[in-house]
Amino acid sequence: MIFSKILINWYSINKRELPWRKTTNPFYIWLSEIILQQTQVKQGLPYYDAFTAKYPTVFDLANANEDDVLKLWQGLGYYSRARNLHATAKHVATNLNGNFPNTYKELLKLKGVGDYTASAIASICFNEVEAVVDGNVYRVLSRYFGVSTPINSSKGAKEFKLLAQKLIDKKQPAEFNQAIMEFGATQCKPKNPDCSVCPFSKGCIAFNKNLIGELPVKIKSAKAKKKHFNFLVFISEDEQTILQQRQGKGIWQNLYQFPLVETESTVDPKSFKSLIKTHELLANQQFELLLYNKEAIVHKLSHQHLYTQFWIVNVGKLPINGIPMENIRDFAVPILIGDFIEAFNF
DNA sequence: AATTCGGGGGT
DNA sequence: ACCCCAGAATT
Repeated sequence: MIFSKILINWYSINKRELPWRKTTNPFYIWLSEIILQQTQVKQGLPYYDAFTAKYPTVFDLANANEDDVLKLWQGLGYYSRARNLHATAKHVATNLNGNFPNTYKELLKLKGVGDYTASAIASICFNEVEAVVDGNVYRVLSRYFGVSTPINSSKGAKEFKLLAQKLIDKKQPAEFNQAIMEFGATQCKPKNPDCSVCPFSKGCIAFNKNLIGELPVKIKSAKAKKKHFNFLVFISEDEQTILQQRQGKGIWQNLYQFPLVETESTVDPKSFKSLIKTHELLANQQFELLLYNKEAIVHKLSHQHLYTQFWIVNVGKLPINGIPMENIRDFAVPILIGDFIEAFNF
Protein backbone atom coordinates (compact mmCIF):
# COMPACT_ATOMS: atom_id res chain seq x y z
CA MET A 1 0.00 0.00 0.00
CA ILE A 2 1.20 3.52 -0.66
CA PHE A 3 2.63 5.72 2.05
CA SER A 4 -0.21 8.22 2.26
CA LYS A 5 -2.88 5.55 2.48
CA ILE A 6 -1.21 3.81 5.41
CA LEU A 7 -0.61 7.14 7.09
CA ILE A 8 -4.14 8.49 6.73
CA ASN A 9 -5.58 5.19 7.86
CA TRP A 10 -3.40 5.30 10.96
CA TYR A 11 -4.54 8.88 11.57
CA SER A 12 -8.23 8.03 11.30
CA ILE A 13 -7.79 5.61 14.19
CA ASN A 14 -5.26 7.45 16.36
CA LYS A 15 -5.94 11.17 16.00
CA ARG A 16 -6.40 13.22 19.13
CA GLU A 17 -9.36 15.50 19.54
CA LEU A 18 -8.02 19.03 19.54
CA PRO A 19 -10.00 22.27 19.44
CA TRP A 20 -8.43 23.56 16.21
CA ARG A 21 -9.45 20.33 14.47
CA LYS A 22 -13.10 21.34 14.75
CA THR A 23 -12.76 24.25 12.36
CA THR A 24 -11.24 25.39 9.07
CA ASN A 25 -11.66 29.08 9.88
CA PRO A 26 -8.33 30.64 8.85
CA PHE A 27 -8.22 32.89 11.92
CA TYR A 28 -8.32 29.93 14.30
CA ILE A 29 -6.00 27.76 12.22
CA TRP A 30 -3.50 30.61 11.89
CA LEU A 31 -3.68 31.31 15.63
CA SER A 32 -3.13 27.65 16.51
CA GLU A 33 -0.20 27.33 14.11
CA ILE A 34 1.59 30.39 15.51
CA ILE A 35 1.09 29.14 19.07
CA LEU A 36 2.35 25.67 18.17
CA GLN A 37 5.61 26.83 16.55
CA GLN A 38 8.38 25.12 18.55
CA THR A 39 5.76 24.37 21.19
CA GLN A 40 4.21 21.07 22.18
CA VAL A 41 0.44 20.67 21.99
CA LYS A 42 0.20 20.18 25.75
CA GLN A 43 1.92 23.50 26.42
CA GLY A 44 0.08 25.48 23.73
CA LEU A 45 -3.44 24.24 24.37
CA PRO A 46 -4.34 26.51 27.32
CA TYR A 47 -3.02 29.52 25.41
CA TYR A 48 -5.19 28.65 22.40
CA ASP A 49 -8.22 28.49 24.66
CA ALA A 50 -7.33 31.79 26.31
CA PHE A 51 -6.77 33.63 23.02
CA THR A 52 -9.94 32.37 21.35
CA ALA A 53 -11.94 33.27 24.45
CA LYS A 54 -10.57 36.79 24.72
CA TYR A 55 -10.25 37.45 20.96
CA PRO A 56 -13.00 35.55 19.11
CA THR A 57 -12.31 37.32 15.81
CA VAL A 58 -9.34 38.83 14.02
CA PHE A 59 -10.89 42.26 14.63
CA ASP A 60 -10.89 41.72 18.39
CA LEU A 61 -7.20 40.82 18.26
CA ALA A 62 -6.41 43.74 15.95
CA ASN A 63 -8.12 46.18 18.31
CA ALA A 64 -6.17 45.01 21.37
CA ASN A 65 -3.11 46.74 22.80
CA GLU A 66 0.20 44.97 22.26
CA ASP A 67 0.75 44.97 26.03
CA ASP A 68 -2.45 42.97 26.49
CA VAL A 69 -1.46 40.48 23.77
CA LEU A 70 1.95 40.02 25.38
CA LYS A 71 0.32 39.56 28.79
CA LEU A 72 -1.85 36.74 27.46
CA TRP A 73 1.22 35.24 25.75
CA GLN A 74 3.24 35.46 28.98
CA GLY A 75 5.04 32.21 29.75
CA LEU A 76 4.86 30.75 26.24
CA GLY A 77 8.21 32.16 25.07
CA TYR A 78 9.46 33.32 21.69
CA TYR A 79 7.66 36.61 22.18
CA SER A 80 8.26 37.80 18.61
CA ARG A 81 5.44 35.39 17.80
CA ALA A 82 3.04 37.46 19.88
CA ARG A 83 4.23 40.76 18.40
CA ASN A 84 3.97 39.41 14.85
CA LEU A 85 0.60 37.84 15.65
CA HIS A 86 -0.75 41.22 16.67
CA ALA A 87 0.80 43.02 13.68
CA THR A 88 -0.65 40.49 11.25
CA ALA A 89 -4.09 40.71 12.86
CA LYS A 90 -4.00 44.47 12.35
CA HIS A 91 -2.90 44.02 8.74
CA VAL A 92 -5.64 41.49 7.96
CA ALA A 93 -8.33 43.51 9.73
CA THR A 94 -7.33 46.85 8.23
CA ASN A 95 -6.07 46.05 4.73
CA LEU A 96 -7.74 42.74 3.89
CA ASN A 97 -11.21 43.41 5.27
CA GLY A 98 -10.68 40.71 7.86
CA ASN A 99 -10.04 37.98 5.29
CA PHE A 100 -6.85 35.95 5.43
CA PRO A 101 -5.01 35.27 2.15
CA ASN A 102 -6.15 31.95 0.66
CA THR A 103 -2.97 30.76 -1.05
CA TYR A 104 0.40 29.48 0.17
CA LYS A 105 2.22 32.18 -1.76
CA GLU A 106 0.20 35.04 -0.27
CA LEU A 107 0.18 33.57 3.23
CA LEU A 108 4.00 33.50 3.16
CA LYS A 109 4.02 37.30 3.05
CA LEU A 110 2.42 37.62 6.49
CA LYS A 111 4.68 38.49 9.41
CA GLY A 112 5.49 35.43 11.47
CA VAL A 113 4.34 33.05 8.74
CA GLY A 114 7.09 30.97 7.14
CA ASP A 115 7.09 27.93 4.88
CA TYR A 116 5.66 25.58 7.49
CA THR A 117 2.82 27.81 8.66
CA ALA A 118 1.84 28.95 5.17
CA SER A 119 1.67 25.30 4.09
CA ALA A 120 -0.40 24.34 7.12
CA ILE A 121 -2.97 27.11 6.66
CA ALA A 122 -3.17 26.68 2.88
CA SER A 123 -3.76 22.94 3.14
CA ILE A 124 -6.05 22.86 6.19
CA CYS A 125 -8.21 25.86 5.27
CA PHE A 126 -8.09 25.87 1.48
CA ASN A 127 -7.14 22.30 0.47
CA GLU A 128 -4.03 23.51 -1.32
CA VAL A 129 -1.54 20.71 -2.04
CA GLU A 130 1.41 22.07 -0.08
CA ALA A 131 3.32 19.73 2.23
CA VAL A 132 4.22 20.82 5.75
CA VAL A 133 7.70 20.08 7.08
CA ASP A 134 8.03 20.48 10.82
CA GLY A 135 10.16 18.64 13.36
CA ASN A 136 7.82 15.66 13.26
CA VAL A 137 7.94 15.38 9.47
CA TYR A 138 11.75 15.54 9.47
CA ARG A 139 11.89 12.67 11.93
CA VAL A 140 9.33 10.43 10.21
CA LEU A 141 10.80 10.86 6.72
CA SER A 142 14.46 10.62 7.73
CA ARG A 143 13.76 7.35 9.53
CA TYR A 144 11.43 5.74 7.01
CA PHE A 145 13.56 6.63 3.98
CA GLY A 146 16.91 6.48 5.79
CA VAL A 147 17.84 10.06 4.91
CA SER A 148 20.88 11.28 6.85
CA THR A 149 21.06 14.82 5.51
CA PRO A 150 21.12 17.13 8.54
CA ILE A 151 17.60 18.42 9.06
CA ASN A 152 18.81 21.84 10.21
CA SER A 153 20.80 22.56 7.05
CA SER A 154 19.53 24.42 4.01
CA LYS A 155 20.18 21.30 1.92
CA GLY A 156 18.08 19.27 4.32
CA ALA A 157 15.24 21.77 4.26
CA LYS A 158 15.00 21.55 0.47
CA GLU A 159 15.41 17.79 0.36
CA PHE A 160 12.74 17.00 2.94
CA LYS A 161 10.29 19.53 1.55
CA LEU A 162 10.63 17.93 -1.89
CA LEU A 163 10.20 14.44 -0.45
CA ALA A 164 7.10 15.45 1.54
CA GLN A 165 5.67 17.15 -1.52
CA LYS A 166 6.08 13.91 -3.50
CA LEU A 167 4.31 11.90 -0.81
CA ILE A 168 1.37 14.17 -0.04
CA ASP A 169 -2.09 12.90 -0.93
CA LYS A 170 -3.27 15.36 -3.56
CA LYS A 171 -6.90 14.66 -2.80
CA GLN A 172 -6.54 14.99 0.96
CA PRO A 173 -3.67 17.41 1.63
CA ALA A 174 -5.13 18.58 4.95
CA GLU A 175 -5.54 15.05 6.27
CA PHE A 176 -2.08 14.00 5.08
CA ASN A 177 -0.31 16.98 6.64
CA GLN A 178 -1.99 16.61 10.00
CA ALA A 179 -1.57 12.84 9.92
CA ILE A 180 2.19 12.88 9.41
CA MET A 181 2.66 15.41 12.20
CA GLU A 182 0.42 13.49 14.56
CA PHE A 183 2.25 10.28 13.73
CA GLY A 184 5.60 11.88 14.53
CA ALA A 185 4.31 13.46 17.71
CA THR A 186 2.64 10.43 19.27
CA GLN A 187 4.23 7.32 17.73
CA CYS A 188 7.46 8.01 15.82
CA LYS A 189 8.74 9.93 18.84
CA PRO A 190 12.35 11.14 19.30
CA LYS A 191 12.99 8.64 22.12
CA ASN A 192 11.47 5.19 22.48
CA PRO A 193 9.22 5.22 19.42
CA ASP A 194 6.52 2.56 19.29
CA CYS A 195 8.05 0.52 16.47
CA SER A 196 6.46 -2.72 17.68
CA VAL A 197 3.00 -1.51 16.68
CA CYS A 198 4.07 0.67 13.75
CA PRO A 199 2.27 0.17 10.41
CA PHE A 200 5.43 1.35 8.62
CA SER A 201 7.96 -0.94 10.30
CA LYS A 202 8.23 -3.37 7.38
CA GLY A 203 9.42 -0.65 5.00
CA CYS A 204 11.17 1.60 7.52
CA ILE A 205 14.89 1.77 6.77
CA ALA A 206 15.85 3.08 10.20
CA PHE A 207 13.94 0.28 11.92
CA ASN A 208 15.31 -2.48 9.70
CA LYS A 209 18.92 -1.23 9.87
CA ASN A 210 18.67 -0.45 13.58
CA LEU A 211 19.23 3.25 12.99
CA ILE A 212 16.28 4.62 14.94
CA GLY A 213 18.62 6.19 17.46
CA GLU A 214 20.81 7.74 14.76
CA LEU A 215 18.09 9.42 12.71
CA PRO A 216 17.30 12.18 12.11
CA VAL A 217 20.76 13.79 11.94
CA LYS A 218 21.04 17.28 13.36
CA ILE A 219 23.98 19.68 13.44
CA LYS A 220 24.81 20.48 17.02
CA SER A 221 24.31 24.03 18.22
CA ALA A 222 26.68 26.05 20.31
CA LYS A 223 26.56 25.75 24.07
CA ALA A 224 24.56 28.27 26.01
CA LYS A 225 26.43 31.28 27.32
CA LYS A 226 26.29 32.21 30.96
CA LYS A 227 24.95 35.59 32.00
CA HIS A 228 24.54 37.11 35.42
CA PHE A 229 21.41 39.15 36.04
CA ASN A 230 20.76 41.28 39.10
CA PHE A 231 17.25 42.69 39.39
CA LEU A 232 16.59 45.71 41.62
CA VAL A 233 13.26 45.20 43.34
CA PHE A 234 12.46 48.67 44.60
CA ILE A 235 10.02 48.98 47.47
CA SER A 236 9.02 52.44 48.63
CA GLU A 237 7.26 53.47 51.82
CA ASP A 238 4.07 54.13 49.85
CA GLU A 239 4.24 50.58 48.49
CA GLN A 240 5.32 51.23 44.96
CA THR A 241 7.93 49.50 42.81
CA ILE A 242 9.65 50.04 39.46
CA LEU A 243 9.13 48.06 36.28
CA GLN A 244 10.83 48.98 33.03
CA GLN A 245 9.95 47.84 29.51
CA ARG A 246 12.76 46.06 27.65
CA GLN A 247 13.68 47.93 24.50
CA GLY A 248 15.74 47.14 21.42
CA LYS A 249 16.94 43.72 20.39
CA GLY A 250 17.50 40.61 22.41
CA ILE A 251 15.33 38.44 24.58
CA TRP A 252 12.00 39.47 26.05
CA GLN A 253 11.53 42.43 23.72
CA ASN A 254 8.71 44.73 24.97
CA LEU A 255 8.20 42.76 28.16
CA TYR A 256 8.60 44.36 31.59
CA GLN A 257 11.23 43.71 34.24
CA PHE A 258 12.72 45.16 37.39
CA PRO A 259 15.69 47.46 36.70
CA LEU A 260 18.48 45.17 35.59
CA VAL A 261 22.17 45.27 36.43
CA GLU A 262 24.20 42.75 34.48
CA THR A 263 27.53 41.65 35.96
CA GLU A 264 30.42 39.43 34.91
CA SER A 265 29.79 36.97 37.70
CA THR A 266 27.64 36.40 40.77
CA VAL A 267 28.17 39.26 43.18
CA ASP A 268 28.19 39.22 46.97
CA PRO A 269 26.13 41.81 48.88
CA LYS A 270 29.06 43.96 49.96
CA SER A 271 30.47 44.27 46.46
CA PHE A 272 27.07 44.82 44.96
CA LYS A 273 26.21 47.63 47.35
CA SER A 274 29.31 49.57 46.38
CA LEU A 275 28.75 48.72 42.73
CA ILE A 276 25.29 50.23 42.56
CA LYS A 277 25.97 53.30 44.69
CA THR A 278 26.51 55.20 41.47
CA HIS A 279 23.55 53.59 39.63
CA GLU A 280 21.35 56.24 38.09
CA LEU A 281 18.38 55.19 40.20
CA LEU A 282 20.36 55.21 43.47
CA ALA A 283 22.86 58.05 43.29
CA ASN A 284 22.49 60.51 46.19
CA GLN A 285 19.84 58.34 47.76
CA GLN A 286 19.56 56.46 51.02
CA PHE A 287 18.61 52.82 50.55
CA GLU A 288 18.63 49.48 52.31
CA LEU A 289 19.77 46.47 50.27
CA LEU A 290 18.65 42.90 50.96
CA LEU A 291 19.59 39.88 48.89
CA TYR A 292 16.46 37.80 48.31
CA ASN A 293 18.15 34.62 47.04
CA LYS A 294 21.69 33.83 48.16
CA GLU A 295 21.91 30.97 45.66
CA ALA A 296 21.49 32.32 42.15
CA ILE A 297 18.40 31.09 40.33
CA VAL A 298 19.51 29.50 37.06
CA HIS A 299 17.03 30.20 34.29
CA LYS A 300 17.91 28.09 31.26
CA LEU A 301 17.09 29.30 27.76
CA SER A 302 18.21 27.75 24.49
CA HIS A 303 21.21 30.03 24.06
CA GLN A 304 21.68 31.54 27.50
CA HIS A 305 21.85 30.41 31.10
CA LEU A 306 20.80 33.26 33.31
CA TYR A 307 22.25 33.25 36.81
CA THR A 308 19.84 35.54 38.58
CA GLN A 309 19.71 37.31 41.91
CA PHE A 310 16.89 39.52 43.15
CA TRP A 311 17.90 42.43 45.35
CA ILE A 312 15.30 44.11 47.54
CA VAL A 313 15.93 47.85 47.55
CA ASN A 314 14.03 49.62 50.32
CA VAL A 315 13.74 53.36 49.80
CA GLY A 316 11.63 56.14 51.24
CA LYS A 317 10.55 57.53 47.92
CA LEU A 318 11.11 56.22 44.39
CA PRO A 319 13.64 58.16 42.30
CA ILE A 320 11.34 57.96 39.24
CA ASN A 321 7.69 57.20 38.62
CA GLY A 322 6.76 53.70 39.71
CA ILE A 323 3.70 51.53 39.88
CA PRO A 324 1.60 50.48 42.88
CA MET A 325 2.76 47.05 44.00
CA GLU A 326 -0.82 45.78 43.83
CA ASN A 327 -0.83 46.37 40.04
CA ILE A 328 2.33 44.42 39.28
CA ARG A 329 0.45 41.43 37.88
CA ASP A 330 -1.05 43.57 35.11
CA PHE A 331 2.27 43.67 33.27
CA ALA A 332 3.67 41.11 30.85
CA VAL A 333 6.88 39.79 32.39
CA PRO A 334 9.31 36.97 31.61
CA ILE A 335 8.39 33.82 33.54
CA LEU A 336 11.61 34.25 35.52
CA ILE A 337 10.19 37.52 36.90
CA GLY A 338 6.68 36.14 37.16
CA ASP A 339 7.82 33.28 39.36
CA PHE A 340 9.61 35.71 41.65
CA ILE A 341 6.53 37.93 41.90
CA GLU A 342 4.48 34.94 43.04
CA ALA A 343 7.13 33.64 45.44
CA PHE A 344 7.72 37.08 46.96
CA ASN A 345 3.97 37.44 47.27
CA PHE A 346 3.74 41.05 46.16
C1' DA B 1 24.92 29.43 6.41
C1' DA B 2 24.69 30.63 11.36
C1' DT B 3 22.66 32.67 15.03
C1' DT B 4 19.02 34.23 17.87
C1' DC B 5 14.94 34.31 19.49
C1' DG B 6 11.61 30.67 25.65
C1' DG B 7 9.99 27.76 28.31
C1' DG B 8 8.46 23.04 29.48
C1' DG B 9 9.21 18.23 29.49
C1' DG B 10 11.64 13.79 28.54
C1' DT B 11 15.66 10.71 29.12
C1' DA C 1 23.67 17.44 30.77
C1' DC C 2 21.51 17.04 26.40
C1' DC C 3 17.57 16.65 23.44
C1' DC C 4 13.09 18.04 21.36
C1' DC C 5 8.98 20.72 20.43
C1' DA C 6 2.92 21.61 14.66
C1' DG C 7 9.79 27.53 13.09
C1' DA C 8 10.65 32.43 11.73
C1' DA C 9 13.53 36.32 11.34
C1' DT C 10 17.85 38.34 11.43
C1' DT C 11 22.73 38.53 10.82
